[in-house]
Amino acid sequence: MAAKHSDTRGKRSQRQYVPVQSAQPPHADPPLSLERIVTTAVELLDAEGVDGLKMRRLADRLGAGAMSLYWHVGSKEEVFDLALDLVIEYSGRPQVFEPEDWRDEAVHLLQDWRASMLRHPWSASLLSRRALGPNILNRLELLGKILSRAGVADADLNVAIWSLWNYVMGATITRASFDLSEDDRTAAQQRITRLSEHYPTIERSRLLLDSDWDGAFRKGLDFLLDGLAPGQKSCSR
Amino acid sequence: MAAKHSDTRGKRSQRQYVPVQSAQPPHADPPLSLERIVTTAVELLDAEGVDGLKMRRLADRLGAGAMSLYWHVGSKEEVFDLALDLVIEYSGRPQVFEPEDWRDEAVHLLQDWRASMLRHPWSASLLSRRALGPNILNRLELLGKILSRAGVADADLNVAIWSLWNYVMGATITRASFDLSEDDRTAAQQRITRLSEHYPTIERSRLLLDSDWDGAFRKGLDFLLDGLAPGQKSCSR
DNA sequence: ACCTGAACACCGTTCAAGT
DNA sequence: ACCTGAACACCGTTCAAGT
Repeated sequence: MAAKHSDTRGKRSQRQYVPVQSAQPPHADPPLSLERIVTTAVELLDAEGVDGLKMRRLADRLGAGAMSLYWHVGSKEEVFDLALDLVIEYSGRPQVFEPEDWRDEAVHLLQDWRASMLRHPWSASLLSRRALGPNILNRLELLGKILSRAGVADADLNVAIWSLWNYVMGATITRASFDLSEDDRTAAQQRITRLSEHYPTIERSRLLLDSDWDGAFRKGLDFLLDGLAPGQKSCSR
Repeated sequence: MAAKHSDTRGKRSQRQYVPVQSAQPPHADPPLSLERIVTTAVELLDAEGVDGLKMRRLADRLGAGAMSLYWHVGSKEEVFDLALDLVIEYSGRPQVFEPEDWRDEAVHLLQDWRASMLRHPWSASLLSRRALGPNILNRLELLGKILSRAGVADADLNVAIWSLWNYVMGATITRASFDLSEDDRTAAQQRITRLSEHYPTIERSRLLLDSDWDGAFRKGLDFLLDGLAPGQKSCSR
């Protein structure tokens, strides 16, 4: 296979990569570490999808013996959890906001959340494994802060946070799964057309073809924010 | 293992079940059929979760040889797809609505959608396999009809349908994954408390403990509907 | 402390037959 | 047409060692 083999951390080392096919270069690989394992797992997942991540393959990429991973990791599940959390890291935004900027901030956080996951489409399908890694918690904390500052009462905070989380996760999963296959989508829409007596409405609306995912995401998000946060720009219509 | 072995279809047959351990009762099981396979798959999934569905086990439950399934089914993936669609079947509601009932109808359809999936928690984690079975399409069609009747312009229909779908799916997945484990939730919240300097907001709001999932779902749904559909009850605040 | 290969248990699926 | 067992390829993980 030997797919990307991208070099993990900048550098793009000039040295070596003389095509010595025979054995692995005996000195090259840095020592195994949790960080290297997770980074490489993300690469492998990006390249081959959820089903492509196998412990042996991962070890191969790391230039390590097949079973070496288990000293660092415990189980494959754990690799999944760590990879998911890694992908969700958030650097925040430059902290130059006025108090009324809360809405922009919220939108930015949530759009970035979705975008980060869409860059790694496998991440959406791992969500159901509930794993609250530090990066996910960090995003939730930030979201809570923003909403709180926006005037959402403590009693309403959980509802607001979960509503937004739910919406973002749903949008991400849907987008990730329906976008994998342009062809499949066309095929599905054709199937619907063939059965248009049963599904006249979604046939007419070309539901599977004419979906502006990003636009739809943004619009629904605005409606939620209108409802969840008091005053300001509510009832925009 | 021999877990439940519930008897598939009502009846709870009085006859037989003399403990003949030796061989399978030679006459008992009805012939294999796609319907029986899928129904039994759902039972097995309910009992053992996604990872519990193995082809051999499924065949066992059906009193069939391990490989007999493959004449009817093609692959395990297909079993998943069919099981997911089965669970989403919708009988609609008694058709006694006035034109202005659209909102109740929409809420009912969507709440029932979520409830149906929560009755089979594994279904949420299968969603990312994009499979538009007839029952899912049927729900989408109905939703489209309701919204259309409510006055949503054709041009806005896809946005409305997808926003609602996204929200419902996200809520379902979240609920399904976070509800599996009361204990885990408490443990997670404790972990957060331990790190309360990092996560003061979600610690204060007891995000993982005090979530009224059903209430939050309903509230967010209302906000979306307020925004998506013109007039009527908009700006309820 | 860190890594390893051999071996085990298990699982989806192919295949060549059976009726 | 429908079902079957043997067999294959593969994969996560245990274990007893190696350094």
